[in-house]
Amino acid sequence: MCSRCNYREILERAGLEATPGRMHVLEVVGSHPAPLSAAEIHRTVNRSRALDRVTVYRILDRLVEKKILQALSLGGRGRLFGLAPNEHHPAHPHFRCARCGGVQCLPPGGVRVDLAGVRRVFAGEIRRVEVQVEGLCANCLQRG
Amino acid sequence: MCSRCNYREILERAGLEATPGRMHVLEVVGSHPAPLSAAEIHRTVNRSRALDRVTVYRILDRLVEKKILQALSLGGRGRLFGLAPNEHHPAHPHFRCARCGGVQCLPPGGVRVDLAGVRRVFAGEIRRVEVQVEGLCANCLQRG
DNA sequence: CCCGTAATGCAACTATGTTGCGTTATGAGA
DNA sequence: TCTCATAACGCAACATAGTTGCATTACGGG
Ligand SMILES: [Mn+2]
Ligand SMILES: [Mn+2]
Ligand SMILES: [Zn+2]
Ligand SMILES: [Zn+2]
Repeated sequence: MCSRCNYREILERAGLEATPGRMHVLEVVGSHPAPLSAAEIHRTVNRSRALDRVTVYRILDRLVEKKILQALSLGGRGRLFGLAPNEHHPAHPHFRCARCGGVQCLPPGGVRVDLAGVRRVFAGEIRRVEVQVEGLCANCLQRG
Repeated sequence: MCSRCNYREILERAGLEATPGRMHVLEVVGSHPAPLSAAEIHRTVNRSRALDRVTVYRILDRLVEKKILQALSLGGRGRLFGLAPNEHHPAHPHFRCARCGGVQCLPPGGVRVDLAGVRRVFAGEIRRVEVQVEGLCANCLQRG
């Protein structure tokens, strides 16, 4: 669990009851160094407490809706969930290994994106920019 | 169909037979202004010619493997397929509307990404960087 | 024309996510 | 403390996206 995050407070400030299920999901996601799939979250939570698969999905949807979590589509079959950027956790790009599929968080501030050229010609409203990096992780690089 | 692309030649240079199915899939993807889902590609191809869903998936996998197409994970439920960047088609970011889910290709060169900060600390090999922009499209912006 | 190989079709299956609906837990107010 | 409306939850069924196994067909080099 992230020591700087009070999950109960986060939930209540978002107007959500701090139910055991939500607390548990949030702790699992917040304590993991990389974003997790719904299946991984479900498995992990259920090692200490029974919580239905559908309930996990509904909790995740709710937390994403309240911008407590963010969902990432990184090329695997489904979405991955991680803490959304906030005062303690700056936005950062994500890396996916083309060989083993492993996902890593890259350091924040390591990437600078200049969207000026897009804003000049794009008529819509830009809200969020995600940078995804693909390649070979250190492990797979060694093994050829 | 992109007038600058000779799809038969592209396939043969990649060591792939230029079968009718592959030609057709490639023409459908290449002639569309935005990336398409496998289902949309299947539907479109089948308006003029019977081609099994599984075959479409296998063709897409093969074309992505040969870097003729690229697959994008833009937050919808599945992947979208478009022409991979090549001499005629520079890489460009993609936009997804948070309200209607519509996807648009943004102009190339409109975005500059500086990865120096990542390269300094990341031990793996970086092969590709994808920039995804989310927001409201011009249409949805008008309608509130 | 013959044959090995690659491509295709089809059915079944897996993984991921969603919906409907009945049950249970919670908390605000009487 | 009791009541009740609401929100959370569980479970079965369903939906969508993608994969696998295996038989059949098409193709191209001898
Ligand atoms: Mn992250
Ligand atoms: Mn594009
Ligand atoms: Zn790897
Ligand atoms: Zn829109």
